[in-house]
Amino acid sequence: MSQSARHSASPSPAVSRLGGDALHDPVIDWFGEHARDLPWRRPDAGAWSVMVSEFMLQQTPVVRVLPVHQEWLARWPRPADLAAESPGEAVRAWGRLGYPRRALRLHAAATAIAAQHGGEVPRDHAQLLALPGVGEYTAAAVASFAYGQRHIVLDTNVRRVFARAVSGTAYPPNATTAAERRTAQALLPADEAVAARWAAATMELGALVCTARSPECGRCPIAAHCAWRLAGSPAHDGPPRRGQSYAGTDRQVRGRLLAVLRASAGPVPQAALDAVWHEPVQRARALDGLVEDGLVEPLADGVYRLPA
DNA sequence: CAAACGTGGGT
DNA sequence: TACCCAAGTTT
Repeated sequence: MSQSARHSASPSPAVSRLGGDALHDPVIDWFGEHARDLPWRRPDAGAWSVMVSEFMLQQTPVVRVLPVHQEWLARWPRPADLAAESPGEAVRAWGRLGYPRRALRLHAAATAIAAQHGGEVPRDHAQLLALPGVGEYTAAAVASFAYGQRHIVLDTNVRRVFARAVSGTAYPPNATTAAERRTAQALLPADEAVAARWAAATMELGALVCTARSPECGRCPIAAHCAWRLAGSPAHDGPPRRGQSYAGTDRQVRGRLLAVLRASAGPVPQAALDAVWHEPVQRARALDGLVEDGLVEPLADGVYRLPA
């Protein structure tokens, strides 16, 4: 029987026509041949390695994560090791991965794991979700990749694969919808181990073949079933895909300020921070924001440092 | 729910 | 040169 019958009252027409069974084997077989050998996927990689990678990979490409992930695991092999450090050291070691609040949240998550979970990354999806910086995607990813559980894992790659293969659109909606969750649930293999493999395989397919810019359909194991291809690969029609501005924004100023703090072993005088941006109002607002977020700690006399 | 939140490489 | 995009989460 189809998995959809058990978990979805009425699968969408597209899912019924496609049927998960037609897709599982080709995608999983393709994964077996083409999966990248990533550190957090190796047999000896523990849940902590997976969790660190998931935090780092939130909006940051794999190639830039690789060296930093290796450093972190060597330096802090268990959650308690990171928890024993100051949050500022986590922010410093985060380097230029971007979105440094992730470093703070990962440190906070490690602290919670050490204090409330006996130092072990929790297996339970709800407990994972309760950790700082862990949202719907990351909770499912850790439960699935680290512990082999059966969860829908909806990242941008999987959403794009399903948008094309199932819905026949060039791109998924801007935000994850209930319809996407239904589709993913209907396609999720019944067997736990197969489901976990499927999650990793669909993600890898999106990352390597069914890419955003120029998909290589000639290498796609399910091209023959793809609704988007069958419809003639129509261009994206909906509202413009949301872009991110950066130049001149507070984000850019925050980035410069934090770069100075990261580069300094000790506290930094106001003057060194003032040098990174000409406009005093925006500069002050950005610094206040960093303090507000806990990324920067003000000391007396206009001196600042990463949080101790 | 839209907007904020870094950084860098590809086209 | 601009703009797009990258294993999202939080408010």
